[in-house]
Amino acid sequence: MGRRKLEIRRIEDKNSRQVTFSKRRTGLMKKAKELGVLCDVDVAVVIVSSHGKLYDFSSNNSLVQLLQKYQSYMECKGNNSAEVNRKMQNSQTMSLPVMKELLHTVERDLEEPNFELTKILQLEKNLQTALMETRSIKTHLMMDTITSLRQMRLQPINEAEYW
Amino acid sequence: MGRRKLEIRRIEDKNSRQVTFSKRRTGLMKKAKELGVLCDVDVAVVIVSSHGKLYDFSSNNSLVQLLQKYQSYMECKGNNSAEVNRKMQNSQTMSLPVMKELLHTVERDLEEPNFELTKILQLEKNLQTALMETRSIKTHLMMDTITSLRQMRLQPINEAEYW
DNA sequence: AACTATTTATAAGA
DNA sequence: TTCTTATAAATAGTT
Repeated sequence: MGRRKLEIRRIEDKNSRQVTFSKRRTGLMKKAKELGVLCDVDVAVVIVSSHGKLYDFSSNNSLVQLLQKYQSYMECKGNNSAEVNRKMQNSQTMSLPVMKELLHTVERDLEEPNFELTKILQLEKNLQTALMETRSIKTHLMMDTITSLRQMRLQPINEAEYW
Repeated sequence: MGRRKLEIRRIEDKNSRQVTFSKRRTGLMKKAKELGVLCDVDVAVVIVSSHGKLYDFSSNNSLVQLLQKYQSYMECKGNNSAEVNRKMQNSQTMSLPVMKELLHTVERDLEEPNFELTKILQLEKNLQTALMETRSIKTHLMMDTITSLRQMRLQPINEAEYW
């Protein structure tokens, strides 16, 4: 679509990468608009540059509304639990001291009330990890409890009550 | 881009609208992929057809992950309903002190490495709340970012500075 | 920022 | 529907 055919791989030259980004970003947004109008559908495009700059387009509904639809869709699919479970299994090796350190990092983050998105995303990530670790420990404790009780030949346990 | 020039307005004939939708959707996704690879940026496209069917693409999965976090946030809303919802409605200035206090509680929990189930459950609850506070702040920041971007678009922008 | 040679996307036709 | 093809549109490299 130009003087020469372009291989679809990262453009190494910074300047031409920027020029191409500008041109193609404009083109993509135009195409998105046209699709929305021609076919009477909702379209959203979100682009985050390597420097964290956000560009977006959305037809008709606001982007947020569209994301909410996306969200509902993902909820229906319910494919998140498997991933979470896997993470929980993996995090068993990390234990309390590690989590302690992690939460000290969180404390430091909070010392300077900085509301940059990047900081918040890091904070979220740290909290998420700590939470996973906690749940891992919880799971083990519950398993152990259940096992012990069974060994003691007590009444069958309703496992659901533990969760 | 075809045998004849097409006016950019809703295609009334249902059949050709469907055909055009299929073709242009594919084209848009391809363009989005290429932009992501060529310029080393994150791109997401979400399309919701008039019948509610969802199509999406995202490079690196980073945006999908972001949306999945939204999903987790929504799931959590269901669990701890009342109080958490009230907190979420509050502004950023409210959220941070609340979270800080919460995390001090977590700190205290960690001072005595007690693995009793009750303690762990409390720790989990506190982390969960802190995480939701963080996500609330994040949501607000993202909304603000999108809003600002839209306002900035109303005036001409120097592309070079924008990058 | 414009220009233009080419490639690419696609509207209509088969 | 799927393939074909004429033409419009996008854009890579140039100025």
